[in-house]
Amino acid sequence: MQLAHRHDWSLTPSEAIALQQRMRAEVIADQPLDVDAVRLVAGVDVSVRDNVSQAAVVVLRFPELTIVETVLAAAPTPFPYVPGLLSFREGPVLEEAFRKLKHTPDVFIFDGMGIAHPRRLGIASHMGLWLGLPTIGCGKTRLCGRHEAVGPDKGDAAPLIDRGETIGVALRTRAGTNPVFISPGHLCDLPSAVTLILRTTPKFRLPEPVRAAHKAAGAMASQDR
DNA sequence: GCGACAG
DNA sequence: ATCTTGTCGC
Repeated sequence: MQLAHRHDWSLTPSEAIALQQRMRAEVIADQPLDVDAVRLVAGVDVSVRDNVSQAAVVVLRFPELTIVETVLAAAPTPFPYVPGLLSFREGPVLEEAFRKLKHTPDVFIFDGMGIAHPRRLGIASHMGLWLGLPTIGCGKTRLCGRHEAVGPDKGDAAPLIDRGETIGVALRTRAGTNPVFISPGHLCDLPSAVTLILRTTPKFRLPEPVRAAHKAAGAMASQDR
């Protein structure tokens, strides 16, 4: 699929922050997504090995969750990991992968945050603006905001609040495992995001699209933290 | 000045 | 994210 060029990726941390401040105004995170109309869901992930970033985008049919397309892209890792600036590290190689897609997903699920970010522009929101399509953030750990204890059953959730604003939820996707952090990326609201995440997470802690992308990106080491 | 801190 | 074995539990 094609996507319009939004901006240069070669920025200093200071410039990157300024860009986030400008782009946050374009994000639409209060629009319902018709989950029942979704036909294709994509999982997005990037693994890093020896300064090389390997991106993977896997498209699955919904609600069957069967894989219909996998695209890969690799490039030198251009930016260090800085909390709050993840999109400037993974964005370039993801842009390359998105351009290779033959199918146009109805929604993308990212391994990271949407608006649950200090400047409300996590990687799912940022790339959502590049894509011009619905995106959702699904992180394994919290970046910002606070929440009360989450119930023990699948589907239990606790609002993630930052500076008096609800930016997402800590969601239990499987009993006995830590909750995941869900937030709207772009062109999607929180209730819709939670609904889609639960419908794409039939067995494990992480949504099938994200698991498939993680696997395709080649992150085969022992993972924790 | 001291913590917190997606992947 | 990545470096890494065995082990506990369903």
